[in-house]
Amino acid sequence: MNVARETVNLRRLSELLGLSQTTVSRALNGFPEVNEVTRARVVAAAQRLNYRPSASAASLATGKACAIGHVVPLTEHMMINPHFSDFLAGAGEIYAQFGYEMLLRVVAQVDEADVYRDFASRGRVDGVVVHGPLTNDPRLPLLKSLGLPFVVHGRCDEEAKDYSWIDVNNRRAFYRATGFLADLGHRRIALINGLETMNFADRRRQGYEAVVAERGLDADPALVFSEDMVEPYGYRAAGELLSGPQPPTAILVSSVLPAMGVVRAMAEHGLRPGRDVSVIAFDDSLSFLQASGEGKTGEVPFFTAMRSSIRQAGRRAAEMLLEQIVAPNGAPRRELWEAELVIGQTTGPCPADRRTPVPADEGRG
Amino acid sequence: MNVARETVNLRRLSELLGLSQTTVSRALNGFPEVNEVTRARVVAAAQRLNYRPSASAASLATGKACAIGHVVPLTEHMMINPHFSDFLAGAGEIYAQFGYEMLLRVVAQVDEADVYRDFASRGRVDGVVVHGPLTNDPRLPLLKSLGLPFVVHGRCDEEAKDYSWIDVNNRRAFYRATGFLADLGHRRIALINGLETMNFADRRRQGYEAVVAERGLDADPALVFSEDMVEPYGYRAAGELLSGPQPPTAILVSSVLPAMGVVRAMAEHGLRPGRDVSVIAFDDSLSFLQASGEGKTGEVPFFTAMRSSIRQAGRRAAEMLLEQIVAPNGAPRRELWEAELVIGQTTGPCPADRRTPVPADEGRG
DNA sequence: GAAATTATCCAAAGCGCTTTGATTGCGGAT
DNA sequence: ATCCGCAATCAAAGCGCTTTGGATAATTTC
Repeated sequence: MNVARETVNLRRLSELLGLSQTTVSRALNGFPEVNEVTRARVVAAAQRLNYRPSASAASLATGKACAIGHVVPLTEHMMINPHFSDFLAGAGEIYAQFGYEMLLRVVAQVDEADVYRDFASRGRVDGVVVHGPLTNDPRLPLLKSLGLPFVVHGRCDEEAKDYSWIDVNNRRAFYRATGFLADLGHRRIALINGLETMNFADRRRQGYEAVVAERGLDADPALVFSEDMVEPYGYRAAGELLSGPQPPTAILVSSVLPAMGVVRAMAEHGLRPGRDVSVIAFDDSLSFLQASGEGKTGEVPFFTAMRSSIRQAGRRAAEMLLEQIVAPNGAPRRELWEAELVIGQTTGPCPADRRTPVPADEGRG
Repeated sequence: MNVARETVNLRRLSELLGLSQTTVSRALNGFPEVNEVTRARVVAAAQRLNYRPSASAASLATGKACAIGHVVPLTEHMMINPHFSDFLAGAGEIYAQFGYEMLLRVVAQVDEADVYRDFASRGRVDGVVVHGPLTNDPRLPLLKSLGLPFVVHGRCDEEAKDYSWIDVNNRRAFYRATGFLADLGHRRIALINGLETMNFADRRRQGYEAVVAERGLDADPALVFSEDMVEPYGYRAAGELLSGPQPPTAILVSSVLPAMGVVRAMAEHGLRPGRDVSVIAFDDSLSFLQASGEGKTGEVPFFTAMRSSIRQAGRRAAEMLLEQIVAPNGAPRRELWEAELVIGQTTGPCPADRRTPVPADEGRG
């Protein structure tokens, strides 16, 4: 019935044991110079009294925060999005495993730099993960000048040599997917892309455009959209495309989320995915949506998709960051993952009656 | 060019100013007994040198962590789900506003109790938010015995008097929605519910069942499902329902996520929502999905829905928790919100050819 | 048997802040 | 002049931990 008992601290514990604080601390932290018999006594007592070292005291003494910061930029009508949260789930698993804390800051995008300054000068975190990198992102020089270790989820530039990052080969994924559609006879392919201020969206477009150019597909600016990857966006963009004068026969979508909007719009137009219009989505293996292949083996996934688990990326990013914090002098760690191309039910040959004629001068090589 | 300059601490700052640490500290923390001229000098210097008090030192000295903990239970095939993350986004806004940190722990559900013990004994947080309350949830007595302030998102029991919570009137929402469908002539209504170990799902079912009983609707256990609220679940459940011998004419769905799966299954069966089968979803106003009414005024939402913003709930829960931390002796704070019933495009009168006959003895009250 | 290790343990300093309990001037009341 | 009160400042004591630099006793080494 010892309700709200004082939390026992190191001093009390050592008094109870008749040992010095030094010895107790060392016993618990696994130092070799303490007798195993003593250590066992200490550990048992700590367990029994539910002693755990105060986080702030420990971090004041060691200078380590044992925490990683993540900034959730709060744009006007968007907040924490599901891609983001799946990434966090993965990263969080790793942190928990290694005794690190995960700090989340939800702030207006403008204030992000200030958060990093706060993190650094108050010693709140030992490192951060940078989300949604822009081309030539100002955050990188800032973090470097603050001396705060970081890993970028994505890349900020073509070189990408002097910092750690983990990324999917977005250009190749969209290159392959577009090529696959072209192989199926599609010549008028739309791209419902993410926000192109984000570097990854830029790369995806490059992959798409490379195939359009190489194969002489319809290069119509009206076929390309760029916005935040949410369901209503896909719905609206697909609506425009399908109501337009020359609807595409295939659509590439930057995430499963807008892809669901696309399918919804198609249903309203009486079109069936895979037969009337083909759809390929980039699938981050979001845990709460269709098409994340884990488990359900045997089932043909709904979406044909470029697939790469964003949660797995979160895990890996966390690992890379922790490695870097433990051994700060190593070279930057870089990892480029290839997305799988998984065939589902939303792609098929271009319907014969909707083939656009191949321009004469582009028919070959 | 002062790269990686030592972070300036209170002692250095006070030396530079020719003042004692006491005065500098008080100046920065707004104590009245310091000369305004001095305070201005101090503030200016702090600003210029980018001084901010070390978080761990401050929290060691004050005994306050200035942090709130959230535990993300990691069940077998589910992780951080979008409902959860939208709630976090809301809570995080408030924390940031009041200078609190948000700690996220991603752990196996079994270990949740241990996390709370860790939080408490290491003084990591000043309070926690309890997510996904079960009926008679063991976390509440634990948190009480640990003396850790908390707010529950939802309720754990019928009384719900001796702890703080914020909840939606789930029973009434589902009571109203079911009644609305009955008014439209539907007599065979399915319920695709959340996991009924969760207290909220239980309440939703009660609301549904009350109408079924009162109005003498088909009370077929095959019409009720209970699982984690993800898209594929809705797809699968609706598939079963629609392929069965007596498909329902209306479906209640516990979240927009499975509701999208329901719509997908309907499309495959060649059924149009609102005409062939009515669908009402509980809409948490998830920021990345259709049907969150903010902004897009004038548009008729897709789903007919019971709507209550989970992000707003996150904001409010955070506020309640902070109030409670500041003034620990007040009575528990409780708040029950009513969901709106919003008419969209997915409901309509029961098709004439599919009306089930009203049993003779239940035709009237 | 003296000196040098080795195995254990400890006292005390320090991490950077907040806060308690003085201390110093100084103008106004006595 | 003397005392009081007020405004402004400060020295020093923690907060609870880690870690440095010894101690002390037991064990080897020569």
